[in-house]
Amino acid sequence: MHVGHLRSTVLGDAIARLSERMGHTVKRQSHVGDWGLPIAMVVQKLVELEDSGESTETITLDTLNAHYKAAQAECKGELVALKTIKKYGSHPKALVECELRVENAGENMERAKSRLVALQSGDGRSVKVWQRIYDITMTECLATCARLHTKITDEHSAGESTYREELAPLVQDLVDRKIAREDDGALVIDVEGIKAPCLIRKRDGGFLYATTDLAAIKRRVSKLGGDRLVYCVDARQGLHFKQVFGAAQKAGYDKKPDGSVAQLEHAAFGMVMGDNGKPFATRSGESAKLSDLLDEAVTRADAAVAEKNPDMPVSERKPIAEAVAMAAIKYTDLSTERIKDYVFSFDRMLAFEGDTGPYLLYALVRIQSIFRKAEAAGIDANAAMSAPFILEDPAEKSLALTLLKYPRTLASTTEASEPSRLCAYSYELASGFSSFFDKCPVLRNDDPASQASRLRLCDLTRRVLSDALETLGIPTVERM
RNA sequence: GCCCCGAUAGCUCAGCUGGAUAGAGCAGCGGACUUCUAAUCCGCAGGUCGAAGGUUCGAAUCCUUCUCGGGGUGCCA
Repeated sequence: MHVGHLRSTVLGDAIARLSERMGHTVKRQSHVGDWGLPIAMVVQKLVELEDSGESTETITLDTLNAHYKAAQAECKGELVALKTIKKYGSHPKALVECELRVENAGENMERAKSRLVALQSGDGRSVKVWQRIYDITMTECLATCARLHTKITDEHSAGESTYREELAPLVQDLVDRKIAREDDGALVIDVEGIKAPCLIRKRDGGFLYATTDLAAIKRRVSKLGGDRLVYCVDARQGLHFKQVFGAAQKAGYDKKPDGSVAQLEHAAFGMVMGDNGKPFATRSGESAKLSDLLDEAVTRADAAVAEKNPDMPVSERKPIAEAVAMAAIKYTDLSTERIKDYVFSFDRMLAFEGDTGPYLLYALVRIQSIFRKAEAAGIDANAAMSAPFILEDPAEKSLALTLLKYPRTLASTTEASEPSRLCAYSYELASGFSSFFDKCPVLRNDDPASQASRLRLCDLTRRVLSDALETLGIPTVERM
């Protein structure tokens, strides 16, 4: 996984958690890209290596990555360079050399495409190599998802490959019912209101991602009983989803057995950009590994925890650093409006002060601390849980009003699939508590009625804030 | 060409179905720790809400046009 996968993972998990929190039955369907041309390129590469006598049995994630990059380079070659040269001109010798490479790349690409067709038609050797690639990458992927404190597991993944047996019958169905038509050798579906038709089968017989997405809608509605299908995918695929949703509606794949119609929604999100204004990449132009970002975050968080708590044993510090780091990264990603692009910055991602994930954690930690101190002082906090509220100080009034807004916020956040709203609410709540904490002594309070009221307010804040964080998928800590 | 999206304080961003003096964080300046965790709090300063029209009692929010930026645009995903 690279940095580009952060948003779909974090946002998608949060959107699913929101619906779960609202009491809906949620069927997560991680649409893993495990069945397209890119993976066919790697399969082809490994098959060629085997043919030349190299063993691919001992392949690791790193070597696989290298093969992937090599395959990409070989297939796409200097296509871009050639275009540039043609446009701006260059020495004839350079042009010839470049053309030669592109020619090779063209041949490599053709082989990869044939390999995709072989894979899609169930060729034994292709599938065997593919399976090895799949196992290695999915293991890494799920480990990263777990580290990111998401609920994404193996059983939630329904990758493109799981539709492999459903594509041919689906296309046949669309042809039989005359929903699809042939055009220039390919098979397309016209969608009302969109000029570009939806392409579902290539001239060479290969299927495309729209084909898979149609199969997915059909399965999700008829088999899984979905009545609201939310697609948390990059905004650049907006047209694609318009086409696929339109085609699905035309084919009636959005109709449930009981006749009701499923809602199809694209919860689009913006890109993570580099400071050059292009999609984020490392200096060498490669996509940055997500695990490297997480490691960097933990290193920084660990230093911060150590600085604030010099006496804390390492065994306690490490898990706190891990949680603080994930909270920082996830909050950054969740708190900006989905549709907007943002510029990637370590400093921004890993800021631990102000409107950040750690700030929310800190508020929670301070509340926990009050209850620990209360217990140590022999104050019965449980007795305060039914105490009447006495809201006199502006800070406690304001906090109480914020608490009351929680149900509405949760509902509107879920409805809009917009986790940033719940983030803004969480910040408002944490901020309200911080002011309250500063102005309204809880334990150092001579008035028992006021103390009981404030303890109850603390408890309520703790419950709402941890519920909000849990719903966003942000981990919490007892101390930090 | 056509389609989609964005533009709010020096920087990063909130502002949900139109509602009172447009709010935070960062950066800057000034305060607050012998006190429930200062990863905090309080104050100051900072904005013709990209531009122009329009609808409305009322517009950052809705409509139109334009400017700038980004993205997409049948045989990749």
